[in-house]
Amino acid sequence: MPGAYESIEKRTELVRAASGLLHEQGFQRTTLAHVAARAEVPLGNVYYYFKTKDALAEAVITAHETGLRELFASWVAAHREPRQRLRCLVRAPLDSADHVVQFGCPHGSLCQELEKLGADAPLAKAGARLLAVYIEWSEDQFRAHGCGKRESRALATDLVAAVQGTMLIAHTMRSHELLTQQLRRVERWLDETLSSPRPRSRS
Amino acid sequence: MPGAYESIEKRTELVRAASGLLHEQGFQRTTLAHVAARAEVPLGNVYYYFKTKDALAEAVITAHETGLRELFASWVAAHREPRQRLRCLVRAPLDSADHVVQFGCPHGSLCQELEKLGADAPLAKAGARLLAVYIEWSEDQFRAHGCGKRESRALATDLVAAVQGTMLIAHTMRSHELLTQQLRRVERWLDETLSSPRPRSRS
DNA sequence: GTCTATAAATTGATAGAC
DNA sequence: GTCTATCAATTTATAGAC
Repeated sequence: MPGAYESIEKRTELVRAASGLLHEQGFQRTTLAHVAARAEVPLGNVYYYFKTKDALAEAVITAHETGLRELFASWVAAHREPRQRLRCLVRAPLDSADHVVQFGCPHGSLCQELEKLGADAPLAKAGARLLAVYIEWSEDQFRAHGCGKRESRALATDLVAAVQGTMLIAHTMRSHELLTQQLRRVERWLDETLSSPRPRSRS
Repeated sequence: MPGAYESIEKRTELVRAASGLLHEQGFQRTTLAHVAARAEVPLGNVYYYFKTKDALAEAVITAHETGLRELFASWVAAHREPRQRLRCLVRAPLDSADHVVQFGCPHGSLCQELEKLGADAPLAKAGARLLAVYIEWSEDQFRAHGCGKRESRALATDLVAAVQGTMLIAHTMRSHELLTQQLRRVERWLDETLSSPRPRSRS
């Protein structure tokens, strides 16, 4: 019975290998030969599971998307207060601080690179979904906290922009300290924002 | 006398062409053939001016660096108040809003891509200098405003992270409106931050 | 200094045996 | 389903005529 199961395991292993390499080296620099080697699968076999390199990258993004949604759902399950949930988002990069400092945000950097393929490229659209997941979930939490619809959207964008920008800078400077300290500042901003009595956009 | 001048003009033209293509397509996807075509220079001639593709990219980054410093200097010359100067930084993306929405930040996206070459790659280090120029200049302005040394560094990082994150999201979403509105919010944050009576880090 | 032709290496993708 | 061998295209870089 190994046969039937090995195929889905190999597929999964290919996606895992590709996911890591896309984070470490980016899409363009990652070759299918390298992915195959890391997954311990012969090069030619890759094409049995994925018709093209793009298809493999899309599978990686889909896996990221699923993983993100599960992670977000776990925060919702763990905390009743939206403020606590959003804090999880801000602190999340610290859980993989080493990777973030060394390679940047696995979603943000991938998204930025894939956008260079052109606005109408399927992969670019797939990458954009990753950022959308971040923003939409954050928006939901601000709504749940009691913020207005437009304000929630704007706050969510503020938050994701701050976290993404922080990861970009901390990665570029290769600084754990910068990542930690700046994320703490984002968290403070978040606390102050959610504490102020129902911000009415027109202050 | 054309001879002597044409050579430096061609060099400049190659850098200009490469600069545009690096912004539009990224480093990896930009071929020297494409650069040569846009600069209206035969492919083989590129190597007379630049030993390698990397050398051309470094010239582009150096040009960006020079341009940034000149731009920042012009803001210093135009405004006596650091607050006004920093406002220029926040509003700058609006001057080329179309390009930013379509291709992202020419410095941030390049920096992010080049980091994938590895921490010790010369091009990665060159790209990192671009972000450093932003942060250091901003830091100087916060200092001039009267903020403490550590606080200025942190505020500068906050600011650049917010602007970079905003450009990433606005580009990904291809939204002029998002770019405009979120930058306005960053500006409001900047105003509030600089208005509060000398933030003492320990609030 | 300028340009054409081409070498050399890489890499996405396929053919076809097993 | 699995794997080897290889094609075909791309692209950096060079050789060498002018």
